Amino acid sequence: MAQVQVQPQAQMSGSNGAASGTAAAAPSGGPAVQFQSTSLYVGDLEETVNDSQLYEMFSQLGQVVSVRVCRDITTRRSLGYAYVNYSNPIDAVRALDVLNFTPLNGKPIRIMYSNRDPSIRKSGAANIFIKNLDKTIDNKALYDTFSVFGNILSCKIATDPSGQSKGYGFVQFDQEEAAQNAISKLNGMLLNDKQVFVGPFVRKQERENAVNKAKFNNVFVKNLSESTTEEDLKIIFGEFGNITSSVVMREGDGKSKCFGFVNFENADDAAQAVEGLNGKKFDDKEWYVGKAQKKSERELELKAKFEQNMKEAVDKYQGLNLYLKNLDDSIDDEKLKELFSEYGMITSCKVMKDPNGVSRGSGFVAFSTPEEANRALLEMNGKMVANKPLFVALAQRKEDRRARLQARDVHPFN
DNA sequence: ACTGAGCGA
Repeated sequence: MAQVQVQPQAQMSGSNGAASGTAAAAPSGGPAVQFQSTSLYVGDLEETVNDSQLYEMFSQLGQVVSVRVCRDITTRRSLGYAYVNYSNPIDAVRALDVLNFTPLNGKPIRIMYSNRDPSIRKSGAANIFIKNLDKTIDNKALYDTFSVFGNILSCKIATDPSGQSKGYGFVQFDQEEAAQNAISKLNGMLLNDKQVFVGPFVRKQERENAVNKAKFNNVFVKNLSESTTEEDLKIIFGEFGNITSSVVMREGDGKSKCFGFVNFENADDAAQAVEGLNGKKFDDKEWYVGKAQKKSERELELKAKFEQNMKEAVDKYQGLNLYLKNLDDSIDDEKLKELFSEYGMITSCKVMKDPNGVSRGSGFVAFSTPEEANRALLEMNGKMVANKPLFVALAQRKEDRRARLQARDVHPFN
């Protein structure tokens, strides 16, 4: 078993945390289906996994009655899940226990009992979120650590495309009580010497709503028509309560920037105004109305969004994106595209520039397949372009690059 | 830094 070393973060009275929680593991009134079903749902399948591969694997644990990878009715493409039916429920339990998270074609499968009623899955009840997990903790270790508290319907560590743990994961139990127990026993504990957070799963949207529940008096409004004035704002927002000030932001010549602020005496009125006016149309313009952010808050949010976008872009282009340097200043996006297009289909292409628009001598070219990218790398690296030898390498993730530079004790030149 | 998707014959 891939048990994880569990330690209490602080001394707990006569308890060693998880190990004492075994009483919770008793299936007190759990659904009977868990214990006699012969039908397994096998999900997270790699695209090309087929029936015979699954049969070979699952029949080692008992007599398999049927195996079926579900496919799109017209394209026949795998839907990424399958059903495996055993003749004996005991074999099904063993298969789930032994084969869960076994990689097939490089991707760990995730096994659950088949249940055609989606209500439990959809409800998201008894679903918990775990973060700050040590990267060496894998699906099995997570499963074994949490199964002490009850029946797990599904469990998974979030990973990047290469399979590396992102340090957080999910466990869904069949009973609310088990989830509560797991949270109270394991939140703040050390798993492999890292203090983990264990809490109820909360959808991103709902987390953001919670943040926005903070009281505020100042309201931001944008997408105003150019003719909308402070007076108009006073009248429209005044319906929701007393206003201490309203302003439409303007250029030096008095032209509206089409956004403004309205300050309420009363925070509840401000919230009502957001609720009542956001998305409403005035002069054919759909207003955005929301809590006004301080400049620092707004900058933080924009920065976070920017970094998130960068990260997603890098992930998407992993193995497809080439990093270039020692580019001559005369080479712009267009010329770069011409230079590389003979090696394949270019999906994006960019010369990095300083704020004055002058080339920084570096850039990126992304291809539609890793093969194209590789060939372009081999052929173009060191090639003389505008009298300068071009440097070409696979673009690296930011954090990988930092780690590599640190390892060699080299410092970035920029 | 970081909060999911998933059920047929």
